Amino acid sequence: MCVHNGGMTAVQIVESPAADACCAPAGAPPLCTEEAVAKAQHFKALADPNRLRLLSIVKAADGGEACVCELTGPLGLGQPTVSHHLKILVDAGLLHREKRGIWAYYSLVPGALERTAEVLATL
Amino acid sequence: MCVHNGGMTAVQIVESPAADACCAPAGAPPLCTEEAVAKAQHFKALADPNRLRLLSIVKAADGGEACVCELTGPLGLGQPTVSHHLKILVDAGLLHREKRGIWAYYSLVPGALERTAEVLATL
DNA sequence: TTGCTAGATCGATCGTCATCAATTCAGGCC
DNA sequence: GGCCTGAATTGATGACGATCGATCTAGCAA
Repeated sequence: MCVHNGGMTAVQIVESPAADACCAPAGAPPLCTEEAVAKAQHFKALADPNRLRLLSIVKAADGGEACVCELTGPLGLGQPTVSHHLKILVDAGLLHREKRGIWAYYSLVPGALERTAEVLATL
Repeated sequence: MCVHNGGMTAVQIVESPAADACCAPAGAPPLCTEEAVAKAQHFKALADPNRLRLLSIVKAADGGEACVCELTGPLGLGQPTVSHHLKILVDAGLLHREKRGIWAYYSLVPGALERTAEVLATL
């Protein structure tokens, strides 16, 4: 057995019991399961090279926005695939989608990247 | 065809030609493929709930370090799985591994999370 | 030496994800 | 109305990743 465990055996088992309300009963600093899943979902959106490039291109685009037709080229991916990635970024709250006429314009959600960065600090 | 493209057709095709040296010939601000892959790899390490909890637990642990036996319990995972996740975090430069006697102690690499956070700002 | 324990590695399995071709939807134009 | 174009959705496929049981390695103690 472990030598340490300075009196925190209470935190030991926080798992299968089907999503126990939520965490932090009092002296439990570490992330609970639900929090961790939510935050991981956020990072999953950033865990793909093509999605990072999408964010980068949109950020650098003229007017801070770009339509899908401007994005398929640089990425070398098919239109459905790019649309798929854009949806993931929108669902993650990182991109904003605005349809004007035939075109769909994507732009960075202000402060979204900064907020994600803060998650790392408050782990 | 697209109406926009304010004179940046040069950036259009940067894809299949088998990893062209590297990016940014001059006026190409967006992430190149290689950069994107490297940065995505970083976020991949954070894109798992259990790894986030590992970081959280290690950070909150007494002395800022924890051995594997302290980590399998809270996560409800087998020892090989925890070891696997820890290796990924070490390879990503987020955790430091120190073997003392029988035990392996893991601690946060100072400034690693902050550096990852900065990547978001410099997309 | 033998035995024991903490941890890493290996192999297999199962689920998730990235990608594409085909289709569908929606907004302009004739 | 019918047609064209930009974009989203669907279905299938191949690759990657999380997990586990079994095995292997490294320290420590009889």
